[in-house]
Amino acid sequence: MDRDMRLRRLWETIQDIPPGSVANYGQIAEIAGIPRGARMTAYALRVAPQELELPWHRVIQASGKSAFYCNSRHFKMQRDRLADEGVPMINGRVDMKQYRWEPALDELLWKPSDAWDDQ
DNA sequence: CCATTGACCGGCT
DNA sequence: TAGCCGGCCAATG
Repeated sequence: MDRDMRLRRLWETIQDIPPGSVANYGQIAEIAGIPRGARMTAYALRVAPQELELPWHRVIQASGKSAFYCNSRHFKMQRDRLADEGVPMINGRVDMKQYRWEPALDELLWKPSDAWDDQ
């Protein structure tokens, strides 16, 4: 499993996050078949081609906070887009108990089978 | 090679 | 709750 494969899996997983939900970096990596790959998810987002139009605003830290500084343009865009989808940020954080993405079993099963190799 | 960096995480004060 | 800290791991210098 090379770098391009990992990036494709991560991008694909991010595309799967439905509106109205959020996912954290480690969760995305795990679903993509990359345990302990939270920082890889961050890298994948940073280098993602613009034309993929990933729903990057649905990716936040496990704590429920945005990864961006609260005065940055990115942060405000993320907060606004989440609000549009019905996901409120109270005091700069999303309630993960309520809004964390819980992929259904069938959503996981159509992933490439070797996503489960290292288990 | 070795060091630093980063859209991270979990445990522990 | 808020930091601090060590661990993590590919990329970058």
